[in-house]
Amino acid sequence: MTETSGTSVRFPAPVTLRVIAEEIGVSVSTVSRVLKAQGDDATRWASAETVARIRAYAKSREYRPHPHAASLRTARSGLVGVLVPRLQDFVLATVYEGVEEAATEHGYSTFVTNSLDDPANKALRTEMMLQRRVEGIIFGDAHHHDPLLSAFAERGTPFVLVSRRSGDYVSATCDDLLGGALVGRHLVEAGRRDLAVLAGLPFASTAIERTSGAVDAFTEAGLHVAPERIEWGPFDAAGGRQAAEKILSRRPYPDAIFATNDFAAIGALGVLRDHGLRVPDDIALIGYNDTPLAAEMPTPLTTVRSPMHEMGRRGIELLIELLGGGTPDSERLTPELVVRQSG
Amino acid sequence: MTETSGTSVRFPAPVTLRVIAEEIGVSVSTVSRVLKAQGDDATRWASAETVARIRAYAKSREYRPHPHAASLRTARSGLVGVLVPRLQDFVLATVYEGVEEAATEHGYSTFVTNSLDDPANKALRTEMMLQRRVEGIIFGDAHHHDPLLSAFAERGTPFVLVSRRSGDYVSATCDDLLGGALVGRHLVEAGRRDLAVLAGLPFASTAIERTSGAVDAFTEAGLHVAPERIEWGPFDAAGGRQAAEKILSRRPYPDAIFATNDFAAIGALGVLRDHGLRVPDDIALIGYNDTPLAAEMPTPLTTVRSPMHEMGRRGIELLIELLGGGTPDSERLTPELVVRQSG
DNA sequence: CTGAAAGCGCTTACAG
DNA sequence: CTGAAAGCGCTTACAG
Repeated sequence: MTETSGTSVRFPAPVTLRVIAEEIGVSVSTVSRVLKAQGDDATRWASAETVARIRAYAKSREYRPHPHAASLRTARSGLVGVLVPRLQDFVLATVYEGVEEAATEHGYSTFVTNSLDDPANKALRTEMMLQRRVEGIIFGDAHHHDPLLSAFAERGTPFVLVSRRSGDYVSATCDDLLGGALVGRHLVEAGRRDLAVLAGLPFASTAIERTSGAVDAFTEAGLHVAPERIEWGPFDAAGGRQAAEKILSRRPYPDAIFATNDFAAIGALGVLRDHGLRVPDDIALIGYNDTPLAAEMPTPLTTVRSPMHEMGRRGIELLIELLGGGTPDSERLTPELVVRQSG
Repeated sequence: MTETSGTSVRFPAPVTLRVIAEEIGVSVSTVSRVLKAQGDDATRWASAETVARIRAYAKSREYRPHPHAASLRTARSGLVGVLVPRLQDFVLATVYEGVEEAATEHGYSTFVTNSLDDPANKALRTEMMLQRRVEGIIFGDAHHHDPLLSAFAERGTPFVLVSRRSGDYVSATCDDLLGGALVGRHLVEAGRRDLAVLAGLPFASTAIERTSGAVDAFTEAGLHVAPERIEWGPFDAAGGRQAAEKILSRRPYPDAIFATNDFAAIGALGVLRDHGLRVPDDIALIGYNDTPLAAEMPTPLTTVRSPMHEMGRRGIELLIELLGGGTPDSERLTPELVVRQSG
């Protein structure tokens, strides 16, 4: 009872052009033309008075064009497909929020789905997006060498990569080489000499470039990073824990650990504690992405802020350029080091 | 070059019924009927040989019905809208994964969007889903008293609530009262006498019921929980930190803190450490949801496992029952206490 | 300027 | 059993 009282929002049933046309006494064509013209432009299609009546009635009945009817007629669905490794991953969820936000602003709707980084599943999900008649696709799950992507490119449907780059395909990513370098330089300046890296997924450009950036910074400082100091694995807390355990199974211990992902860093934190190692006194620990949790950890995490949301937005904008026949350049957004307590 | 070699996946352009009909030499009607019949049923519409030829050709050209054309004709879009407070929230992202998974299995596609728990935005997003002609909606963002929901109910579009309950609307949720009780009883048995609760959002049934469940368990044990021991706030690390700071600004300290969300618990962890308080020796800390991070914390978190993914799946199944004219009962899934080190 | 008509790709009641 | 036809709600070239 209190539930229904005081309600001002209503959700009326949809009206069609024909209903409006009959009500006003003009043809469906005229209503269609008037309603999609903006401002005074509409008077090209009807008298000012008729325009006003059509608009008023459409508004009162909350007319909205049926997207499927328009889609069928114009061969433009207004749909974009988005594939991410997994929406549970905060990073990808944030990228997707940017995608969805910008898509909506541009009049597009998006379908998202998890590919789980599995080739068979990726092919299946891509196929499914195509069945739904998306005009283009945003891939957040590209692999470094990705046969699926080249097969898809042959099909001609426009697509943009976000988060992870691959080959020369159009992408909106973070400059992860720079991000890694920021970490590497910061550690060197802080006097660290022996770096270990919890590198992440070996087929992801993010993992590869963040790792290279940091390792190169050490190399430039005359410090060698041995191959066994690099552990590849999943971008999550469990993956970080496992990689850290491997690193700490060997002596001597490194004096710095770079996890290419905040969650991996959090997983490593527990391992360090279990080994009686203090952060940053014994070992510095640095993450990546500046996830909200980074600042809230018992030992606040030094990390690299990456423009996740913006990457999603730019991804859609690039795709829309592509859909309009343009040939946009890839975008590499700038990361920023956020120094806190852990390293 | 290596990118394109060895590719076995192809993404061919869509074919229409008319193309198939012309190729085989039968009418579009026949092709339509044959293709949507399963097994031998198809021979009701054409000779076994024709059926075989149609199917073979459709398969070779990877025929897929155009969903918009079918939608227009049948007035069934096969679309479901999903509103969540925020996809960045691991819990809702997981619920959504369940929704999407089950929807796909049942031949439905889903649109998700963030409502941010803001009434104006909720109305706007709901409206947008309706414009997209969804057949039903899954709300993951219901408020305890929700005028929007009652307004929406009047419109007649079927909907199901997930994660948060409201009134008597059909929902798939976790039995949060039980979940809270499990926490309360466990703490009482462990000898804790003075409970504080980081309660979460005051308009969310999840927050309300988890809190009640725990407080009632204390009350039943003859232990009083004073109103100032309950702090409401956001379900994230920053919210948990703030609420914990308020709790610890008063003396005496409680000997147990229940955060109705793992992320809030993680935020509280830092505050406890800053106050020089040991977990669980000085204060027990318990979270909720059994997020992957809970097990990976430096002090592994005791928490309540809630069937997030399953809630999403059941939500879609209930919605599909509703769409079929059924009158399903709400579902309350069972939570489970996971005892680790923090409490 | 404005309406009638065609057609996007389907499905399905209606005739033969 | 099978085809022709109508029609879902739009948009847009084509006539008047």
